Amino acid sequence: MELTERKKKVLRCIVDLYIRTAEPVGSKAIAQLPDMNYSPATIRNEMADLTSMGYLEQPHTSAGRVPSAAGYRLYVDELMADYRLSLDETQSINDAIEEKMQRVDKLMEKVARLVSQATDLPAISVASRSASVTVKRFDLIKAGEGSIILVAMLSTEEVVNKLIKLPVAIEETDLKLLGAVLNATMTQICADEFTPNLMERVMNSAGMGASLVPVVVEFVIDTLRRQESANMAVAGHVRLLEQPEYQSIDKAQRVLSSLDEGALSNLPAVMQNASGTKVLVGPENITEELKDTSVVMTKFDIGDGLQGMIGVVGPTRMDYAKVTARLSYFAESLSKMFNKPEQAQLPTAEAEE
Amino acid sequence: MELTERKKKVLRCIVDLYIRTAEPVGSKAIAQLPDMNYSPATIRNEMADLTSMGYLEQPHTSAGRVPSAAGYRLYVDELMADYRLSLDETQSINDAIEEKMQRVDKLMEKVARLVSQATDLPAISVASRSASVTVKRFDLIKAGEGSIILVAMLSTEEVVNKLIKLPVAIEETDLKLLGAVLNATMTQICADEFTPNLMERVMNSAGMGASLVPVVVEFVIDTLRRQESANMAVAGHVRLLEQPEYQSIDKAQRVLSSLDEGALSNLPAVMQNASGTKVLVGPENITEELKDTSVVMTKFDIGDGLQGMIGVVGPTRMDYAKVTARLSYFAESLSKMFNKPEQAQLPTAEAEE
DNA sequence: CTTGGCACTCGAGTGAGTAGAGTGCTAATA
DNA sequence: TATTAGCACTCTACTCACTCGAGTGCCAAG
Repeated sequence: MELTERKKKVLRCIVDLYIRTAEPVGSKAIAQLPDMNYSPATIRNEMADLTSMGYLEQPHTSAGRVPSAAGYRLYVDELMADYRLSLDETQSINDAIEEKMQRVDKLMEKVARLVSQATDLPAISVASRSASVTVKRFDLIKAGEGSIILVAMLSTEEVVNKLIKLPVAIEETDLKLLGAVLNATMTQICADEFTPNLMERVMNSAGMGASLVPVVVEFVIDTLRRQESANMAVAGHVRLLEQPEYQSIDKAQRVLSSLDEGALSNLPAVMQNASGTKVLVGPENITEELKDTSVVMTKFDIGDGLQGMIGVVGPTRMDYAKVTARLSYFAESLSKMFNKPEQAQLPTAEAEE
Repeated sequence: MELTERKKKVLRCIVDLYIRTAEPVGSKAIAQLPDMNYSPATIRNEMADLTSMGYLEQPHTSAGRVPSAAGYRLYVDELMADYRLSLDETQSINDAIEEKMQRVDKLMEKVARLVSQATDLPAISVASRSASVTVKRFDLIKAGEGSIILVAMLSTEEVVNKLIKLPVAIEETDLKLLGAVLNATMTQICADEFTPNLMERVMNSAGMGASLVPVVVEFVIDTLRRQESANMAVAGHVRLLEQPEYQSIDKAQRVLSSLDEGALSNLPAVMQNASGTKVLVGPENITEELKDTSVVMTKFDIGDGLQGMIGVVGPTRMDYAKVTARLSYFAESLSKMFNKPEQAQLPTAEAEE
């Protein structure tokens, strides 16, 4: 059977209406829509066709129709109208970002929270690094009697440090030597390249400072690894409960706990090579527990070799047009904010973390 | 009316049973308990008394009794049996702590998560500083052409840093001067004491480095404030849904969102001067939304002038004995862990945050 | 003081009956 | 040929009356 224009139109109206009402949609309701110039009977025929084609489902004989996963897929890909953000909406998104991003304490947590607020759905926010990180330069500062401070500037322009308690006193000259050796041998090297072999060589040439080398190396590897690992946050779980499909505790609990247990942690991988905004409808989600939910996600640019991703989780019946629009706009605003020159300090401020 | 021993015993049994079953308790059920040598009728009389004394409540005429807030209070303060942790329980708590605390990335988040796991309830974990923080010493490192790194060692032995981009070039000698001035004037000073007055004086004596002073001051104040502010995490919200009292979405949603919005943020204040384990029963909670829940919390010691607090939230009908025991043990284990010498690096590692 | 007995209350669960929304099919219509 | 009106049919959600049983309070006997 062929998918005529009219069939598409009917499908679109059904999905639109179902998104609004969360109730199965009947032929009468569709026929009554302003620009639908057909009788309920005609619509019924179309609906029967759409059902047999797999785009609609019927909870039971005398109920209206509900979109199937395939129906949503088609809707998302072809049918849905562009949602234009109102000035109010863009304004409030921008305000939220401006206001909240002053302190970059828990960046991803905050982004997730904001996205969740903007969409009224649980949200995820991830930052991951696209390239590997290395140390650009080491400094050693003598701090009081028995301790020194190791300062390392990373390839990302971030600066990290560690206070090292000395087991034995160390001379200023030895410290200088150690510093020179570190800078000569252990810069421009990523975490995986710190072999035992290298470490031995460094220790041999470090003189009195040799005993410090293992501590330094451990710290550096740990730091680089941490810098490279994805930083992820989920916020606003509770908003799922606002959706009529989660009025049954069982369902809600199953989904919420799977969110809590990090069911979303494989999303970044999905997004890796994609661009723009991506929608996963129901069964397309990898996790079993999220079979009845959809995910919308998009990338943004943090700058400094950091790649950001934000996404939301909701019932398959969610307002894809609106959510997609808000999410995209959000991503855009975030990208802008992170790359505004006067905000260049932000990623740096992260160095404290 | 007097609260006889037998009345207490009856009350204790009712609370115990209600905690187990979450169903109103009838006189028959109590009379059938092994060491209760009275008939249902007698128990009924006692229950009537306890009800008129305000320790019990009756959902409706023909239902059993349920403890009132006052009843729980009495139970917690006097009646409940000590809960002895089994070897299994202590073991698994210790294992969890050992295993998870290797990397101290998001300390409070992890603690909260663990506590929540150990108690099957939503948990909160807070770290707050008991004394105010000051800078102990400044260092300035020239990093490449146009930037310097400011390193500040705090009174807490933690080290923080910031990369500062220079608007104009600065000579090595000027940098030395600036460093000296900073160390002379801005150490041993807590966040509130950075007056505009002081800043002006510093700028006057800083020579070429004067333009950097505002940046430095802003960073320092921000850092000190951040160090002093409490660091808090809540985990395991979802576990509330496991409790029969939150089978109604409305209730669950109200409580969960208030948790999400930080309803617990005033708990640390409550705990400030208290010691040991504290229980807040129902209406004793300050927040309106938590009227029907109880909170159990206790302190632990992070060392380094840091004060920790862990707590859980649950229905007023919760197993106070068990929760209290596990929480106390948890706090004890955490204190031990944080103050073990070979783990002394942990709080230092936090310096990176 | 304790206990057995008894009438009473009230919620939870059951089952029949009804209203109404929606369908599929057929025959009439443009 | 495509559309529509009409109609019988299906199925759920809701209401209402009814019963069952757990639990109570009170009284009188032990």
